Amino acid sequence: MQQRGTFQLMKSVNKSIILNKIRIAEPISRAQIAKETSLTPPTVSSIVKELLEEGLVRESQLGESSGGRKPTMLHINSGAFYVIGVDAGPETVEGVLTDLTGEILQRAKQKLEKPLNNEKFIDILKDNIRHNLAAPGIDQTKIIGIGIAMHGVVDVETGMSLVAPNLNLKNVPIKQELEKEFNIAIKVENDARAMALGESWFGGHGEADSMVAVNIGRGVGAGVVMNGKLYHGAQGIAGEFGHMTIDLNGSICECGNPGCLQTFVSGASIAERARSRMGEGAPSTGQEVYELAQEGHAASIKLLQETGRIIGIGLINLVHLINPRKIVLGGGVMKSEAFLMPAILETIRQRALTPKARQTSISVTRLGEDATLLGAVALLLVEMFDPI
Amino acid sequence: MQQRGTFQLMKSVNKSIILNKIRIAEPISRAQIAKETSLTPPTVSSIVKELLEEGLVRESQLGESSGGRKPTMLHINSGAFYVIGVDAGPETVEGVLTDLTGEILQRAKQKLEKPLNNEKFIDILKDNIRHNLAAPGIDQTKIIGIGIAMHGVVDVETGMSLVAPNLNLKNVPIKQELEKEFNIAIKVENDARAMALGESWFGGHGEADSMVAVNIGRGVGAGVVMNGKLYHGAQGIAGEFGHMTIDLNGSICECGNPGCLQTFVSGASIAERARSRMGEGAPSTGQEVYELAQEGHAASIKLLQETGRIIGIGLINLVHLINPRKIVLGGGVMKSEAFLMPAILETIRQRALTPKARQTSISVTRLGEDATLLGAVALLLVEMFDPI
DNA sequence: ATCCCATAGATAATAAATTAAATTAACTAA
DNA sequence: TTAGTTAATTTAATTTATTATCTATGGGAT
Repeated sequence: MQQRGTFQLMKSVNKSIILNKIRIAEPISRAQIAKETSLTPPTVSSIVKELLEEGLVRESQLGESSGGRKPTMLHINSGAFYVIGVDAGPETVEGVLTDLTGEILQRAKQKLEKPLNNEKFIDILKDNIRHNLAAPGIDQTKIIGIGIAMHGVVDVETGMSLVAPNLNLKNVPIKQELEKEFNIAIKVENDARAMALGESWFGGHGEADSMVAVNIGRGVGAGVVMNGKLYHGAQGIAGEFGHMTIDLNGSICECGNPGCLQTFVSGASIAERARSRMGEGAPSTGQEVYELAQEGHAASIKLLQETGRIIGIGLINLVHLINPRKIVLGGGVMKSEAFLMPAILETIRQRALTPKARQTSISVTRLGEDATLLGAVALLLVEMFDPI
Repeated sequence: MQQRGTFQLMKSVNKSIILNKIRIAEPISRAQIAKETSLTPPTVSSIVKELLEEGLVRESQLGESSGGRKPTMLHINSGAFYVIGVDAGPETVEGVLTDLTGEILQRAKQKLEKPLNNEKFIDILKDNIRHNLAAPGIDQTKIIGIGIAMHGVVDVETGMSLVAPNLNLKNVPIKQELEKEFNIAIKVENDARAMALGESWFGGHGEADSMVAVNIGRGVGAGVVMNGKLYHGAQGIAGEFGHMTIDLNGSICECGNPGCLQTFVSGASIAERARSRMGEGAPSTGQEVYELAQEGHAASIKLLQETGRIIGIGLINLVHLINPRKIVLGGGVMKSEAFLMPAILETIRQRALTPKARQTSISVTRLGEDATLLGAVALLLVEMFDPI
């Protein structure tokens, strides 16, 4: 049954409003919070008092007065708690320890030597996490949980990795194993979705009500964030952007269907098209295509521009269906941003059905590789900051 | 700023939970409501008391006892208020007067004689509405508002029809004009979206958390319903399903882009493909293709099956992106349900990325033409039943 | 029939949390 | 030094759900 109206609801709604206000607008005074949220000053004071007691928020020296008492500024108490985030990609496992503001305090990275099996993989995860758990100068009891951004298909409820194609693994009970080992909160999510959450929380997008982050690299994935939370859909598969059919007669994708967006714009697909067009001496990876383009190689530049056009077509489908306020692009392929973006933006401009559709903000992530790691961290922060 | 935690919030959340419970599960007793919503009996009693006083709910004779006092059953008091819904389509204006349960009490229908202009169109709307306002035996003061399902692009905020291609009208200030004339609440919405809402409220889908309704007829439109409310997206254009690119090299759509879904599956597109394939004596409308197929005409059957396959491809894109619990199909083209559905379902089965994706329920509307009209009605009911 | 128990619903007292109004605190300007 | 302004807290009033208790009513066992 749905969330009913109780005093706890009322309070936790307000608490979360205030906490998020502080997170997004710090430093900020109580009075300012009251103004901007239209909560009354006593409500703000009493909730802030609790937040101070819980250690989630701290006060700092007074701010500037504009003809009256100086305001006491409030901040997220970044050192009150810590979170571990792990990005388990197709080739490496990378982990970070961060504070509550997403500041990275320590990193750990390992290669995934193949062939793997479930036990080996879990062991590598554990090693990685142990390193960050034992960070010098950090009180272990202050670490509130571990978020895992896992490549492949994930069941969020059970925290199980169902299929991880590039690792050649199936049904890895990540959450179960890690909970047993570390006895701490564990969240597991698909990596593209985690990236979306990371972007939404730490990408400097303010309080955007809806955002889609698209990762274009080895594959193409997307995550949909609404009101600061991941949207999963009824069966938890929303955002499978890479396998959107955009060409009825396109070539067959690894998923078995013809004409998926991914068959045009993933790194491997770009390389493949280069091969089929340029023949002998063609670049053999997306990276090489990019390097050639940078050197002014006309065919490579054209290839990337075409790729941008097709990404644009995929995005306009997204705009017309989901109509998010922002779309953020990331992943290896987006390193060719300089060649892709003009074509992407032009395609969207051309194809938008209405002038309003053109208002969707399209940008490239400024977080780079860390978006996914920070997203893994945000999996825990969401619970802390938005406990409804 | 976002909805904050207040006493009104707490109460209206509970009121709406109870009212909707009664709407969906009537007849139902107070005790049963308490059980199913996990609200306490006194809370239920006190809110039900208010609803009885407001006339929104009525009691009926006692239900069956199972070893104790007989329960008093509660119902929506259908005759307490009335709503007018209008479907302003490309060729006709049809209006209904309904009670709170969507029971249609009276209808009015007019042809739209072309050429039209804004004044003529508004006059026809007014005439239509006047007829239903003056329904015999209905207390006019009990009519709470008028919902308009308008063909074309609508600005929901201002209640303005921005573009109505098949009527050749632009910038018709529907809400403004009707409010001036009738001095009553007016809601204006795009017709495909209204249909989605109607389907969600009156299609017998229970409390589906998310639903997409797709109208395939002259054009192809869709509406997305989440938690009983229409999802508009950031710029109010979410659900533009018909103009999803599914074929990079497809023919040019009326919107100017190549390969829109609509260019394959709208009524006119089906007829056009018939013409290009069957040559002399080909059916000239989608309707004729259907009639031929019914008579066993092989080429027509094949054409419809192919159309079904392409609809299926469009839908699987929808499933992978939005992942709604249900998809409901309607519109003129779906009259060929018998030939389309097997191909649609088979395509979805084939192309679904995961077994879960196959769990999306796909069905054809049972409301027929009335889905849009009832959706127009529901535009008002949403406010009454879900006032948050 | 009568007693006991179970279920439905109502009432009264209590608790949680917000809001409004008043108060205290602390600063700027002139 | 005083007036005016902004910040924050305190107190009382208000709203609404909850807990506990009670009344109403019916079925089944004896």
